[in-house]
Amino acid sequence: MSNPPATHKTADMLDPGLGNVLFDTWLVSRAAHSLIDDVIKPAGLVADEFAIYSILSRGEGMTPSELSRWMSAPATTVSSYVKRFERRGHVDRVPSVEDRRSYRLILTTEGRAVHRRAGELFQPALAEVDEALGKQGPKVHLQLLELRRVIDAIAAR
Amino acid sequence: MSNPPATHKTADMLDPGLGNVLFDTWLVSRAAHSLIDDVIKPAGLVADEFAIYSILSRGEGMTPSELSRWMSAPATTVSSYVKRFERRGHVDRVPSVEDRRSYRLILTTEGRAVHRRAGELFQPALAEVDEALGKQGPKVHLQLLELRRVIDAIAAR
DNA sequence: GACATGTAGTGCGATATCGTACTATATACT
DNA sequence: AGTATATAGTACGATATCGCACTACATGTC
Repeated sequence: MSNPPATHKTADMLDPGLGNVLFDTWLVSRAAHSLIDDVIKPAGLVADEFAIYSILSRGEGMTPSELSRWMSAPATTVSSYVKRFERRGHVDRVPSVEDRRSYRLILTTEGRAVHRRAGELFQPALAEVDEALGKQGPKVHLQLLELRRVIDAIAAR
Repeated sequence: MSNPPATHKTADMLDPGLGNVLFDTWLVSRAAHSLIDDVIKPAGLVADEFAIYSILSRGEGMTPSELSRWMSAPATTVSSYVKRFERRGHVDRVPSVEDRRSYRLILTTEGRAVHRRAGELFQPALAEVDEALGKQGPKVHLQLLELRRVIDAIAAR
């Protein structure tokens, strides 16, 4: 997704959210998504992909199921991500020993390189956000984590 | 504009869920999106649509451009939303007098009914979230608004 | 006015998302 | 053990998303 042309002529910036935490989250996320997309585009990734490459880049990677739960996406969506990333030569499947139906996703060297490049493009934008948030930053972050915990708990019924 | 010194710990710093406000937002939003989808499904709307119906239901509606900026979506995406909503008989286009290229989107009576129904399904989930957040709730909400302001300001350059 | 440039919205085509239905393996129960 | 049920992942098809290229109107400059 890319940014619509940024016009300042209206009071866009002052538009109220929908007045509730859930939808304001959604609104903020769309803006973030759009910003990230614009910034990392030269690396050839979109925001979602960048996020996925990011978790895959640490530790032992993840199984599709874990990924699915982590990002609250349907299994089929993850499945198509895997195919795409594999086609790009950015991830490998490592057969799981414990569960023969499954496998772990790990970034290839090239996948890591692409992720690093996207990260470099992303960094300045993130820094700007952090700077603008100032000392509120860490607090905002903690509240996001808390919010996610809350939502997940409710979704788990 | 301010380019912070290039770091090589990029991958470590960018992990969603590990200190990055932008991606944590994205993560929270996916969870929220998924929860809302599940809850309002019987009304025949998905979360994005519910959000759009929600702003349209207040005031004078919006033009496609305004909607595009509000939700940080490309004009073409909004265009296809409009077609969809119109096909459902949920919105009308009211030709704009000031700008003959444009029009305002207004919910029809049926659109409002569907929105109301979705809202009723949505309410309990929201209440649960609010309750779980407790007195932090309003603060979280304010932080989200602030975060959005910050991101929009950065994207607007 | 004439012209340049900017903005609102759309058609179309490529690709992404995700529900339904399915296979294969794992786990639980008797 | 044998059988039921749950879970991991996928194929496929319907629909959604969004980039590109375009038209129509608006606004600014001379």
